[in-house]
Parts: sequence; C-alpha cells; structure tokens
Amino acid sequence: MLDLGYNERRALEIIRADGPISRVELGRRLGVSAPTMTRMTATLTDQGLIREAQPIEPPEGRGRGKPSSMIDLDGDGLHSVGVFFDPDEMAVCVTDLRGNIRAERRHRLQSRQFDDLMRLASGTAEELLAEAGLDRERLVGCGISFPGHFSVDSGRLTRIPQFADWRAINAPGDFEPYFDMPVHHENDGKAAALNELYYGVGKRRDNFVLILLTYGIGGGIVLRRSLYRGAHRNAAEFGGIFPKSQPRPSGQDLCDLLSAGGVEVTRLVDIGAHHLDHPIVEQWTERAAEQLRLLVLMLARTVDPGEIVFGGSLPLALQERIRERLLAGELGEDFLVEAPEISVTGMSSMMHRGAATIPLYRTMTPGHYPGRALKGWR
Amino acid sequence: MLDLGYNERRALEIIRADGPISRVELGRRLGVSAPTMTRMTATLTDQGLIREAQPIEPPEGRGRGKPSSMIDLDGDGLHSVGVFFDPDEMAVCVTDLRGNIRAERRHRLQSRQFDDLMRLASGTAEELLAEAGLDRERLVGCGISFPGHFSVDSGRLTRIPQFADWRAINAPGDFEPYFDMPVHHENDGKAAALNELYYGVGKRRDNFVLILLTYGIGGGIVLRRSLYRGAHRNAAEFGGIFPKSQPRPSGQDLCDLLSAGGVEVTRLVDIGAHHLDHPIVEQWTERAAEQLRLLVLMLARTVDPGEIVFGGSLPLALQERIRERLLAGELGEDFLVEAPEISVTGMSSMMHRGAATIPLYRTMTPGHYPGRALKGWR
DNA sequence: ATCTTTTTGTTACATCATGAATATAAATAC
DNA sequence: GTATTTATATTCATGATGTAACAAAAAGAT
Repeated sequence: MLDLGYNERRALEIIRADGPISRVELGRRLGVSAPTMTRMTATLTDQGLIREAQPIEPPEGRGRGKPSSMIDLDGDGLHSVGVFFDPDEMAVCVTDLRGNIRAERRHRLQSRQFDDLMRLASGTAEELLAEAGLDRERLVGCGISFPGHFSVDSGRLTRIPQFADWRAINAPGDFEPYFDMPVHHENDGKAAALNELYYGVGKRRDNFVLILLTYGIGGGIVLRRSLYRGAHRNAAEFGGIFPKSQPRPSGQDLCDLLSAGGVEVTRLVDIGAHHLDHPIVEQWTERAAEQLRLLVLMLARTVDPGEIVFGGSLPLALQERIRERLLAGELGEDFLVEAPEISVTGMSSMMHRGAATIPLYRTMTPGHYPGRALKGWR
Repeated sequence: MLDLGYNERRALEIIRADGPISRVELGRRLGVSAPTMTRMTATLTDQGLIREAQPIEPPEGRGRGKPSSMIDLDGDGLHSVGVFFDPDEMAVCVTDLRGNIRAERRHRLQSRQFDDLMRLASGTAEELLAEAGLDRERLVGCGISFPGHFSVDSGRLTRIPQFADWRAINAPGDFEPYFDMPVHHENDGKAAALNELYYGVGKRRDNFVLILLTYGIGGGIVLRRSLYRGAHRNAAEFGGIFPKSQPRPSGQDLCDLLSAGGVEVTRLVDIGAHHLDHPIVEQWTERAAEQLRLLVLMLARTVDPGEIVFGGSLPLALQERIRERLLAGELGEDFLVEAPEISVTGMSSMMHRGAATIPLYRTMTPGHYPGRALKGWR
C-alpha cells in the first residue's frame, strides 16, 4: 500500500509541524533541490497526502518575485482509529491526517475482561468509521493504548495494574483478531507522548519529556522527533521511581487520601474545582510537587530535554499549581546550566488521539526503518 | 576528502563491532543485495578503509559452498589524534582506524593556562605523529576532551571547575589556531562514552549509559549507537544531581575525606591498593554506592539502557566494590521490570582514546548528518 | 574420480531518485 | 513597458541500487 520514502516522511513531518509551507522553504529545510521538491509534492499530491493551501498569507511582507503557493497536509489523505482505556472508561476516536477528530465516543466500562474490552473497542471503531463516512482504503490502522508495562520478551504485556485478570497479552497478535485493520499499541504514556509530538510540544521541540499523571505516574520521551522506548521498552516508566509503599505523586494516592479524609471521591474525574482548596488537596499538591522536582532535576541532568510537559487526568488547575511550585524554587542546588522549560498540556483528547497517532507514526515517521536499507546516501 | 555514504558508514560500524565479517553476512545485516556489497567493499578497499582479513576462521563448522572471505577494518586506513587533560595531567595519543594506540605520551601539568595547554597538546601531537610515521593525508583530525560544561549558545564552554582562569572558550574556533588539522571536542564523559561505543560496551549494546567517576561525576549516554547530547548539550551531567554542599560520590569528595582523616592523598592517582581497606574508604564506598543506586534507578526508569557502565579514575577495585553493592540490594522497591546490566570498565586509555574517537565518530557515524539530506530512500 | 549441490561473490543491465541547467510564470522596481 | 527577482516546472545526465545470469570454490553423493 502506502510506501513513503525517507525524504517524503521528513517532508510530511515538517509540513505537519509548520505547514502551510512553500515548496522552496520545504526544500531548504529538507536540504534537497527545487526539482526534487516539485516531484515530491507532485507524488504526495497524487497520493492525496498534501494539497495546495488557501493563500491566506498576508499580502504584506512579500518581496518581489512570484508568490509561493503553500502546501499543507490533506486531512482526507489518511485516517486512523484510536482506542484508549483505563480502569474507568474507554474512549475511541477516528482522526484524520491533520489530527482532527472526525468522530469519537466514550464508554463507562462495565467489564474489564479482555474479550469484552476488545469487542467494545472494535464495535465502536466500526460505528465511528461508518459515521464519519471515511474511505477504508485510506485507513492506516488502529492504535490501542492503556496503562501497563512491558516485559522483555518483546510484545509480552504484563502486570497491568487494574487489569490483573487479563492473561499475559501477546501484542499485536492478541489484538488483531478483533479488528479488521492493522493494530498497533503503546502504553498510555508513550501514546500520549506521540500526541504531543504531532499536535503539541512537537511543534516547537525536537526533544521533550511528557510526565503523565493519572492514577499512576507514567510518561514518554521523544528524542530527535522519535519516540524513545528504551532497551526493554520501559523508558519513561517514572512510576517506579516512587515506591508504592510511600506517599507518591499519583492520582491514586490523591484519591486514597481524599476518601480517607472523608471526601466523597473514588475516581479522578470526581475531583472538581471546589476540591482544589481543600487542605488535603493543598497538602498533596505541595508534597507531590517536591517529589516531582526530583524527577525533573533527574531528567534535566540525564536526558536534558528542551521541555518537560505535564499532562494527564488530574485537574488542569492542579497541574498548573504543581508547575508553579516547581518554577518557584530552585531545580537543584548549583543548577548552573539551562533548565528545561516546564509546561502543562490540557488536551482532553490527548489519550485517545494519542492512540490514533500510533499507526500514523508507524506509517510516517522517518525515525528508523527496521530491516530496510538506506540507499543513495551521499 | 573522505565522503562516505550512509550505507558505507553503517557497514564500517558493523565491521568495527563484529569484524572480520563476510560480504554476504554484512549485506544481510545492512539489508542490501550482494552486488551492492561487492561494489561497496571494492570502493572501501580502494579508499584503504577495509581489507581482506586473515582466514583465521575454524575449518570446523563450515557447511558446503564456497568459503567466504572475511573483510575487516584496515588499521592504516585512518588515524586520529586524541588529547585529554584534567587538573592533574595531560594525555595525548594517536590511534588508528581500529582503535589501536600507535603512540602516546603523558605529562604532569605545569600550567593550567589555556595557551600553555594548547601549545603542549599540539606540540605533543606533532611529535607523536612523527614518531608513528603516519601519512598526514589520512589524519581525520584531533579530538580534545576535558572536564567541563556547556552553556546554551552552543559552542560556548563555561564553568570548567579547575580551569576557572580560562576565559570563555568558543569551540572549535579557539582550538583550531593551535593545530594543523581539524579540531573537535567533547567533555570528558561524552568522549569516554564514544570510546565505549567503539571499543567497549558498544560491541554488545546499542543503548548504554556510562557513569564516569573522576574528581567529579559525569558520563555519557549512547542511544541507538549515537551519542546523545541533549537539548543544551548537557545530557548525562550526573554531577548536578548530587549537591556540592553535601557528601557526594565524587573522587574529590573521597580525596577531601582522606586528607581530612590524615591520609596523605591529594590526587586520585595517589590512592593505591593499600588504601582500599582503610575505614574512610570503606565508609565512602558504602555511602557512594547508595547515592549511585538512586542514579541507577533513575536511569533504569527514564532512559532504560541495556547496560550501565562505570568507569573513571577511581581505583578499579573500588569501582568493583560499588558495583557489588549495587547488585547486592534491590534497585528500587517494586522493581518489576528488567534492570540494566551493570558493569565496570577499566581501560587505562579510555580518556585520551575517547578524545581520539571524536573525529573518527564525526567522520564515520551514520547517526545523523546535519544540514544534509537523505536522498534515495525507498 | 567426477558429478551434483550449495554457497559466495561478480558482471551486465535496467531502475529510480537525484541535481544541474534551463525554461516559464508571476510578482515588484524603475 | 522593461528589468529584476523569486517560485516552480522540465530536461537530461549521474550515481546507487536491485535483478538476473554467471563464475568459482568447496562438501557431499555416486
């Protein structure tokens, strides 16, 4: 089916991040000649992946010479299904090549059995595809994301906290029978990091770390615009830094504290604006921020990312407070080098759109091409 | 001069790691066809970078068919100068393409002035090149490494601990006038990591972290066989994790403790085997290992490297004791995923050979090619 | 001993993405 | 209007690649 060359992928990546963009500017950024750009844009247009953009540019500020025609991603070029679930809910969506969500649906989970979850996911996916009326030819696949770890014999998924009743999942083999399309998966943190790469921080950074605060603590690392998985696929598993027997900066910890303190909160979504000034929440925030300061310091000194993004299902205002506390104090004693920028992301769709990003990323990233050769490099 | 294609660089990397190797096996690993291998090996042989290796293979174990001829790096193909210095000494060497040290010399430092250091380095380099009798045409350049940090306006070197009398160094411009060859530099940890990549752990790992214990605490991170520098060129600056006002796992800290305890030790090299059972050293080792356990845990949970290597100028036996202590206890509570392997490297030449590796790496790595395009990818 | 099979490596040729040179189009400057 | 500038398209030569056919060397079968 779709077989993109290396420079074509790089071009699409630049267009995604900075489009609309002219052929000349794109060629300059890619380091290829004008004729190559003409050809490349022609074939990408033929494939329906890009199109001429509206000439919405300001008439001011143009110099002499023929005005450039701008190209941009064609949203109808490809689409992708995303499935995210956690212990509470499932969210399914269909996104297009530009990351727009064409259709989405959320379910409260009635069952956490693997079979039930997969049936619900694939059924919903088919409904959404029908609703959105999208050409199946242009569907790159389905991405699934959920909280969980990997074990070393790669693909083997184990120890999913709230899905302990699952048998050991062997991905992608165990997912595929339920879906009439290619299936890919990543854990929640890495999928959310892909969402950031395509539609968030990635617009301004090539290296960043996402710290995802949900019931647990996870995240994803993107280096050189490529999702970094680590030797055992356990990179960015920040939860393991904070012992489960101790207070830790996780949503579960906050929920437990609140319900122990007599507040009627069992799920993260139950925490509303009126809880934010509750002393338990304030204490928790203070302590969590200090714990996260250690993590941020470690990341700054090891990975040295350009930016560290906080995201997840804690209330946005709470995440903002954590950020403020982190910025208030010193990152570490003698921190004399440049500190990463710290930001908060609040996309409500980050989880399931992140899942939908997985197949797009697999299809389009110039990161690396397993098993194939780079030819013609000079 | 030398202009290597992408697949040629990949080939040289595989030959370096696993050579001698047959054309067929190399082609399989690269994912290219047999004719391409014939051509590629022919051009690389013409350029003097590879040669047929002695058929030292065991006559046993061969199946039917024409026996393969093995190719290997030609040591005479390229060479490189390495300069390392720290507050105590300078070490200069000339290495060949295979990493053999053809000539080397060490100096106790009489002066730490920039000008004096550069004159000494370049003078020694010229002497060594003359001694080794190597063709200047095949010299890729000079690599310089020393302890220090970078500041963000890249190239600007600042805050070198014991070289505080230096003005701000603007690399490579400030180095080049002293040398009659291209000059590259990295700080000590990153250069030592390159040494590991080419001649140490890199033989078995694509992802690893080097923790370098000298007077300070530094290191380097190699991901996907590529030195990772971070957004501000401060990746793997582990020293900043341990506040200078507190006891920390650095050689300086140990020296200070020893001399405060009445032991005649001012430099790390003064610490000999007879000191290892001294109670101060034993206490320091115990405490340093516990501090390093935190770092190792953080690395395992963030970077997830396949292996973590300890190296540096502490006595090897001391490093081994640290390793044993780390292995003895749990890495962290609930550490349920795969832990990185932990090893100790003891190459006495790791610092200056690491420096000499910089120009080779810049010339030969397939990692990434700034400012140039990948063409012909399909 | 010789013939077959297997594996390695080479040669001839077609393919395909590329850049240089050139041409064309559309705007501003004079 | 004409020259200049900038963007894009077209033509053609180049260079790295893969396919197919072939040559060479060794083990095993007869």
